[in-house]
Amino acid sequence: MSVVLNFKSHLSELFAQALREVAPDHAGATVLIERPKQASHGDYACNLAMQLAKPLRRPPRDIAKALIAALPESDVIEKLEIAGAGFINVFITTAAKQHVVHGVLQAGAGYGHVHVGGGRKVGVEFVSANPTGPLHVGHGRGAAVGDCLCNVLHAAGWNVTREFYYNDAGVQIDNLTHSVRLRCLGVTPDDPSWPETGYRGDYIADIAQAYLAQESVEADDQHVKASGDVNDAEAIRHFAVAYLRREQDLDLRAFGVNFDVFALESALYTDGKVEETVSKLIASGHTYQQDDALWLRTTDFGDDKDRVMRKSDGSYTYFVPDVAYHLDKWRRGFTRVINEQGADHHSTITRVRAGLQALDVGIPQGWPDYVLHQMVTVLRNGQEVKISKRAGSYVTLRDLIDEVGCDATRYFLAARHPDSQLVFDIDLAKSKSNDNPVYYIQYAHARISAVLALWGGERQALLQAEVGLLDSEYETTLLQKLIDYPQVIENAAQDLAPHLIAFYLKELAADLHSYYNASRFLVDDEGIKRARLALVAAVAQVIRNGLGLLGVSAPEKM
RNA sequence: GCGCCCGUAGCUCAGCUGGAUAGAGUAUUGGUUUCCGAAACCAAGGGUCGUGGGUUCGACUCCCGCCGGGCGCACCA
Repeated sequence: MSVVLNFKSHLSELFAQALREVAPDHAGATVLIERPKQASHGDYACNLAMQLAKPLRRPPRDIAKALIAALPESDVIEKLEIAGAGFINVFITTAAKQHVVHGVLQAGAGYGHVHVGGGRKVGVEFVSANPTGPLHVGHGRGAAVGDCLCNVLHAAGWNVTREFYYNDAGVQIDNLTHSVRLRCLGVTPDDPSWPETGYRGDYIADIAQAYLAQESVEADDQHVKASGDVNDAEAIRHFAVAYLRREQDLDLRAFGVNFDVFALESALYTDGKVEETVSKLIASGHTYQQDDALWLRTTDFGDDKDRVMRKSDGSYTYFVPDVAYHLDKWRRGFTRVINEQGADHHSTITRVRAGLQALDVGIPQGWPDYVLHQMVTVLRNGQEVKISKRAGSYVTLRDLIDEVGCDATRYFLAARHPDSQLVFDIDLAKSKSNDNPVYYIQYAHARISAVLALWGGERQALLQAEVGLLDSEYETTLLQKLIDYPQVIENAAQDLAPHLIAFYLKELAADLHSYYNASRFLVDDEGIKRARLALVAAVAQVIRNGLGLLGVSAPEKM
């Protein structure tokens, strides 16, 4: 007999079979197997009987009885109970659960991986900060959520490409160029002549200084040497963009985030992709000329007003290259694309999707997917740190990494549902104490590592452990938690909700700590010792795997 | 005014395609170390799930109204 570890899908099949027998006319009903909150309700529960009560016009408990009678035999089932209004509670044998220990130890880093993605391609675009300044906390959240999402999707069987798109053309870059040039000329933001749209941060002065010193910069495979010519706006633009991209890239690397593709807006122009998109849109018949501008009738596709494509000065609005960029993604074979952005860019969604629909090239409605994260407020000493972009003062990602460390920063930024606003408490993230969940999880891993080190045996030996000896309440709780892990990955991938990983790990760590405090592992009985060590080694493995998804380290000592 | 997101314990937040007595951390209070790491554990208190309706066997979850907070509503991105 093959070892069953995915009890949920196993039970789902069994109940589907019973359903076909009991109610053949309703064989299409969804068989929902869930984990009850309360242990007394069993390990899994099925609500099928209650769902069928109405269509079958029979009392749910009657149907439950019939379903149980028709349920195929399975040696993982300890017992079945009818409870409440008609729930069928399933208790799994401890013996069946114990297999998970070897399952984890054998699969190692691969434990928890599922194949729902089926190897399909998915392009995930995230951060995509414009090269007009350093990355701030908001970008940090995008980086943490996006990267973790990529890890989760990969673990769920998707073929993931990480992509970063940046605007190196357009009005904001002109403002950047102009700001740097003014700084080169010795004008400061305090000067009355400093333009309203100018960038005021000190980093502008750094760029100006580097430019005048004719420094060289490497960024995104580009090598840019500053000419130092204050009157060469094109040279300044090139240099400033490369300089800031390099800074951002250093921050991202320090944050453990790496991209497969960097896409430049300017390339969409030089490749002719923007022009091609415009021609296609005009040919589609969804455009019109008005007030010296070219408009796209996005209202044909659900937008609340039409949008300008080509401004009266002849240049394009940002959304045209955006559409061109997404057309390019589509052509590169990404039948699935997920864009992770700040919620402040929410308004682009309808526009981009409308543009893609107008192209009429077979892109499905609602493509691409979006994950929007809400704003981040930073707390220091219990006080909100005000962010003023105009004054050029804000909490940079670099500040956070330097001050609270990469692990805690990533954890805090990824551990919340993207939809909810996030309060980043610097003091809490920094605290190396019991109120910091990052260390709580890492500590569980370090504790296990310490025990295994003290034992000093070969890890291989644990593969032969008699897991049948693991039957205390603490142990079965941990076994079930380990069994749950692949389902957590599946849910996180399904809902595009990486924070679920963080919550799962906190629970797993809590169960481990309880077990640890209540038990001894290095006992005289060799069999019991090995069994327990095998269990905690498996827990450590899953903590490592989960923290890996979050991009957080799993230290052996701390 | 319109659109999107949020409102759950004092604070920070979970709550899986509607499921059984709503959870965790923190804070507060009281316990636990001759023993593998106490950055830990155990226990107690703390809630009309913003609010009013609706849908049904069943609603924190779905629908509508209202209240409150955030974000967006450019020929900026």
